[in-house]
Amino acid sequence: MATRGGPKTAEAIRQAAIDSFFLHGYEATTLRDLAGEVGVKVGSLYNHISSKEELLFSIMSEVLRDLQAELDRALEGWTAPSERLRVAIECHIAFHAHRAKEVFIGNSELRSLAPDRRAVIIELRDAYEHQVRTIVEEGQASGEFYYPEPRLATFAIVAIGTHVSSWYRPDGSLSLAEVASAYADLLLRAMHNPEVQVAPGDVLAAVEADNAPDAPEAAPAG
Amino acid sequence: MATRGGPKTAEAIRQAAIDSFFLHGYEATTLRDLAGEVGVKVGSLYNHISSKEELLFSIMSEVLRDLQAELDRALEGWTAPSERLRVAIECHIAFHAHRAKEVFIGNSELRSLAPDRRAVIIELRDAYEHQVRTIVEEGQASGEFYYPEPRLATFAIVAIGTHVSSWYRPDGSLSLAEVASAYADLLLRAMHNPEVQVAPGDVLAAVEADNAPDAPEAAPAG
DNA sequence: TTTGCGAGCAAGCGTCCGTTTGTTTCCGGC
DNA sequence: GCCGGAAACAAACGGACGCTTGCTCGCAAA
Repeated sequence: MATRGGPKTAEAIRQAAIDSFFLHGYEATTLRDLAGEVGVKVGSLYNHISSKEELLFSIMSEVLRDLQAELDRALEGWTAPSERLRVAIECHIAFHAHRAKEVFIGNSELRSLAPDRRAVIIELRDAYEHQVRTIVEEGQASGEFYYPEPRLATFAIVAIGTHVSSWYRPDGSLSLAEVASAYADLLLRAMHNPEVQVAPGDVLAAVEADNAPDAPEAAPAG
Repeated sequence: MATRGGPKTAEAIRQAAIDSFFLHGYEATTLRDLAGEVGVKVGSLYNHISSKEELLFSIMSEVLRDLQAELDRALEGWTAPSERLRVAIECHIAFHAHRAKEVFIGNSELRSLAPDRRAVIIELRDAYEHQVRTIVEEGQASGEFYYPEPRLATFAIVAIGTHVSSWYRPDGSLSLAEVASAYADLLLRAMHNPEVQVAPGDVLAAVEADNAPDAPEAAPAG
């Protein structure tokens, strides 16, 4: 049967799009796939979306707004940089694990957006990263954190969150709380340890000599 | 003019493919694009490649083999876990920055490969990660490293390398050697610091309650 | 001088793409 | 009972897409 889906159809399209963009990528996902998943013919999709790209854009912008809101809420009431950083890291990792598909789409499909829409997403992302970085810098300013590169530390948090979203499974050997806590431990240990390691030698020179010297020109991620 | 390209055509195709797969993605790259970039008509590509997917596969497998070879070479002569881990981290980051385009392709286009070819790539990747993890575990066994989660630490290295390849530019404020060294510092500080941080509260519970409870099912990266 | 072949070309194959159009169907409010 | 609109449908648009075919050209070995 499957006659009128009512107002649920729009949400079903959205969910099917998240699943399929995640699994096969935006370019490889056809509207016919989506329609089939929802149980509708392809033309009917246009009763609920205005274009394929707009559908992608709405998914990407929503997840970033949710991430920002989640961080704001989690940080409420915490004042010490160590505490605030731990809260931010755990929140970041938990969100990325929970919303893995959308997060993955957001990180990999920026290039499929037209420049104006891409700019909107990048702005949202930069605002979030700036907020995390501010926490790190406050810890540095207060003398709590010894690690001297707040920008790199922030990037490390972002990188780990993205990576967790690609491998974490609820039925794995570690719970999400354990993963988030362990990574917060790792990063806070790094921030708090005043010791400086000594580089052993010329590793980099050797690697540099070996690889193609053509400089990276542009990131697909903007 | 542009008559016979000789044996240089094959290499030009490969380079054009790397650039275009990186910039627009495998699915969004057409053989007509590639041919145009090389200065040849589309049919002529098939004098040098057997299929579009085979071209992608050869790019992905080569970069992984090169990464493995680079790590093996860099580790020669180092024995202490701290030194070996630093060497591995710096090598990993430097390689990822130098071969950013291919690395990005390798991380994002696994899903575009047929299952048998994908399995080959995954095997190469797992072997590499296993080798890094072994270094971490040796440091733990010898009592040099205090951080209790070697698997997570290894993932952190991989995550940071991948992320560096997405933002590093030779004309940035930090040189590649500085970035690699700073990240090695960060990770070794974390490994060496015996302090354990105390979690401040129920951050995770709050985040969990908020987000969609649908469990991740499958990664596009296998 | 002849000949074999690598490497180019134009043309077209069948298929699928995102999107549009015109029409039908069903349901809630009158 | 009827009517307006939301939402489904079938069909088709023009234009890619990856890949194949049949052919030509020009260099190099014979």
